[in-house]
Amino acid sequence: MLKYILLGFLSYAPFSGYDLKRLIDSSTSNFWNAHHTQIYSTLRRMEADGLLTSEFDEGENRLEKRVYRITGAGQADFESWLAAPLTQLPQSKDDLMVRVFFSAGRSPEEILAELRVQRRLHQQTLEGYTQIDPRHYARQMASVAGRDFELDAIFWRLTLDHGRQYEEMYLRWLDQAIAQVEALLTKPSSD
Amino acid sequence: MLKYILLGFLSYAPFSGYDLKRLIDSSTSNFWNAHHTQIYSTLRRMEADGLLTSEFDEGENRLEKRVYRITGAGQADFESWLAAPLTQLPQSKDDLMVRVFFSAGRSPEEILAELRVQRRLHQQTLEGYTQIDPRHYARQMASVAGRDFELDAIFWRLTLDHGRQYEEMYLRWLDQAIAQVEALLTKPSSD
DNA sequence: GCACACATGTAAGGCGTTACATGATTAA
DNA sequence: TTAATCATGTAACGCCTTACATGTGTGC
Repeated sequence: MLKYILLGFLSYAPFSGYDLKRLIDSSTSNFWNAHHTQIYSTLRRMEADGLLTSEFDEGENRLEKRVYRITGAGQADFESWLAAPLTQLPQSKDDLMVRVFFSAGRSPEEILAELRVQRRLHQQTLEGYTQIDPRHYARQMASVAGRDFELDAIFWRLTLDHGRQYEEMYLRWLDQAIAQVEALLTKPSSD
Repeated sequence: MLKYILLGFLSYAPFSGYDLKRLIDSSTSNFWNAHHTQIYSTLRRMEADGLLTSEFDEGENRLEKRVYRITGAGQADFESWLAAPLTQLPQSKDDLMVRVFFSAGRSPEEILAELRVQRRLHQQTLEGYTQIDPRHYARQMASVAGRDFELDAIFWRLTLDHGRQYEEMYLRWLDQAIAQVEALLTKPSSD
């Protein structure tokens, strides 16, 4: 999947691994993230597979900068991936739910502490989302890629909305969960 | 993480790999799933690490059935994992969001078809959840494990609630996304 | 006789994280 | 001179999926 994210950004314009890491951090990290080590090694493999070419940026090079460019084969690969719709639900994983599922043996205080930490983290994530404007990214990308990104911004906004709604849902659930575990404090069922 | 799910169930009672696969399918698959191949190989590794012991069920054996039992070391490992609270957000991945993010070059019809398939799948998942009763599982587990699972059922219910609310959120988002992509049909912006 | 559920595995390979490693530029 | 940011990598290891593989028991 990371492969297609990289192809997607490189279909806009050539970028270095470092650029791509920052693009991912600031726009797709919401629903897909990757460490720089994975990005660099994936780019190398994609180049070996003929999907990309790379060259060191000679223009204004104070630092070594390997810039990747998508090939015809890469463009074709990306488009055929986009053309094949998902027909299954992507299955999600959630560490916290595993821990809650097996929490009957824990003390309510301990569980509450963990839930409240998660609540704060989700609150912070949600607040971070309110400061993101996809049209801002669209203007930036337009200046780099030399074309209009108005339509793209509509889809970027949709994924951002999804992230926001996910965090809002999660916060509501955490509040319910906290309330129920607090209720265990007052009536310890097996005491 | 699979390791701790297996330890969690085996802390209730001894089970075979096949049993554990069914338990996971019917109760944690919502937030964590695994193929039988991964379950079998993980169990073997855990046995090698001294967390489990196994023996073939000799009692009523028509079929070969390797039953795993948690050891003291396994119990200790599980408890120390539970005692170390999460301090980060588990990062989620969503294939559909990646596809939506890069959908500006696709035809609205194609995108709509994909979103509608996903809508149906999420609707089915949500309907499936309404037929699950954690207390039913609690009674089943009580008869196998020989203790009460009333408190456990409260936490199982919480994870089920989370799954339900996630699906409801996703359906709302899909409806919004479908509406916005439908709007692109009437006013094709770059035509 | 056939299909389906029960039951357990091996092997290959890609995905993803963590630790380790290096070195330049910029601003306080 | 010290810290932060820029910039790129290797190696080890575990996680996870997919394909391949085998055999029994039960019900129609």
